[in-house]
Amino acid sequence: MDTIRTDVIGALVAAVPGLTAERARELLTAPPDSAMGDFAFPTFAVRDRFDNAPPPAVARQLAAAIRKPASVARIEATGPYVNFFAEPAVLARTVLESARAAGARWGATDLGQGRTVVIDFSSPNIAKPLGIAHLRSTVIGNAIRNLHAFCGWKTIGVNHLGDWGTNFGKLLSAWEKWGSEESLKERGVEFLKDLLVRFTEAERADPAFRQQARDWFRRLESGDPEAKKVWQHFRDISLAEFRRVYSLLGIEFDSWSGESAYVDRMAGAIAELEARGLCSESQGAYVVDLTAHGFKEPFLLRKADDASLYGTRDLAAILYRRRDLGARALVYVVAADQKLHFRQLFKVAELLGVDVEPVHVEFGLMRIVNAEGVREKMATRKGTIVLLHDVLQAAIERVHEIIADREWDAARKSRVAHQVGIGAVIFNDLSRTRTRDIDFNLQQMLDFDPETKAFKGETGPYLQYTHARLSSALRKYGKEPPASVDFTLLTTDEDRAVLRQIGRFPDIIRDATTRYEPSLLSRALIDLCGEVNRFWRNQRILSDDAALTDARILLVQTARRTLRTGLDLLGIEAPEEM
RNA sequence: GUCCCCGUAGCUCAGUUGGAUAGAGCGGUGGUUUCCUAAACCGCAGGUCGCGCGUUCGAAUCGCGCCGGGGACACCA
Repeated sequence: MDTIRTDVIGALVAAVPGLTAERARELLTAPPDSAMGDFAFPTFAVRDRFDNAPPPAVARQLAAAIRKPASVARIEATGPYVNFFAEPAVLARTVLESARAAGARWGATDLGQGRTVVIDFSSPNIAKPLGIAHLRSTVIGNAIRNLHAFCGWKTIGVNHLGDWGTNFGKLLSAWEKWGSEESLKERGVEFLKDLLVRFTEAERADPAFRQQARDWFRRLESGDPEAKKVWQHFRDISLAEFRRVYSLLGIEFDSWSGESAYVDRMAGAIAELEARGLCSESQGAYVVDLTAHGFKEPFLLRKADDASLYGTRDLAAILYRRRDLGARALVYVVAADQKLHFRQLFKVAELLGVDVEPVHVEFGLMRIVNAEGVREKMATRKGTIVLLHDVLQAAIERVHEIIADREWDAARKSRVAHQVGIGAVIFNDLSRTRTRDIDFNLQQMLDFDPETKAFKGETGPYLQYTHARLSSALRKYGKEPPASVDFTLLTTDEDRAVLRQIGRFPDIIRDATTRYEPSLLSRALIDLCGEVNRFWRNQRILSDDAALTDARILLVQTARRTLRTGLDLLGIEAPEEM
């Protein structure tokens, strides 16, 4: 694809006075429809070189004047654009040969050059169940981690657990009053959540509770063995439950260092701030004043009661990740409602002169439509929480219904149900633009047609199904496709459309990575599959014509590998049969 | 009150960072399987791009002002 693009740019530079190759590369786009060509050059951008003639006239003039490179079949003026049609056989050869040469790394660009990036994602709070709201950070973060690793970054995926803070004072205090080892064993995190909710309610009625919670948190912060022991127990129980869900999702972390890991580093971070004269007292709290930097509110380091705050732990974590882990970039995959916090945090890090590039990859809130039909943010204490585990199980169950009458053994059914059900849930999230809010709707998430018993439309299963189809054709072909085929046989509209989608892949990967936007990849895969399925429908792959079969099977193999790589990066399994 | 995000077909969403006739999926409706997986493919119907003004050769996209939804605004994370 790139070699043809370079040819087109060369021809344009020769024909347009004063046009540089760089500028031409910027301007050259793709037409909205492959029937209109493979490259499009907009003439309004160079109108001034042609006496400000109307763009369509410039397009016609240029189309006639440009010397056609060998890799270009046709040049056409369409409205204000000059459209270039790649020589189909050259298109086929360039795309398929570069994909083959790249192998499993097809689509990758070395953006990271071995640098380290810490990606902070999922990060649930201990003693609260994993809700559906945690899905977003978890799957978006995982995809971003995969994309960065694919593009040459050394990635460290951190689950920055919320395992410290004032809430633990409440929890320890509640445990002291109403704790029951038996209930804990039986109901796990759910019981801890109930304790917390009960305590929060009691606290509203009786302010004495507040002081007790403070005392417990102080004990915990000062290393009291009893407090620490109970805390550790709660943490272990929470983690065991979290791991079950992560394992369903197929997601792993390189580190589970949560907030508690930075407790001992807070003093050092504060000392550095003090050394630069950045700290002050305000309303009894210890803060960094940021009014000189456009913030109304200060960044809080310690509460008036001397207890630590999460911002300070976050700051200590930045120092650790930069200095001890060698991170050059820090990515925080956290909902948009914490935007202000991260702006402040990054500013404070900057004031400390930390040489690192921090990014808050924000995403829209998962809202729930409550009983009165009003959308609102989900909250554990309002009881408006939908358990992530339940949603995943529901998805798996749904697929079980679909494949019930397949003649497969139970293990296979269960494997496919898992792959497809989880894939549906993950893709549902990753196919949307990050920043949009989502109204949680299980019905819609698992939308399927009860008549035909099938998922429909732009879904994870659609991608997986396409992958299974391609896999099936390759299985039937039964051998490794030849390295070289007759590329002049791959010139139908369907061939070209599939080749075009495959050819876009490296650009897509690069954009999705640098913009932290997995949905770009999701949608590109939808486009790829659309073309693949049209191709599948309209032409026969395996036929008596050996040369044609070889050529098409190479296209099929390349399409499948591209799709497979894309699904891997999104964290979605690619079944060979379904 | 201040600031941030969002508003595109009945529903859910794209729209390549200002360009071609605003596109998909679902739902509706009609069709496609002697053949590699029909969880697929094709046709039809469906639009005041929230409203107004402005910038521009050109605006869904940029600016300003309204309207509507969501969120943030120091001792929670």
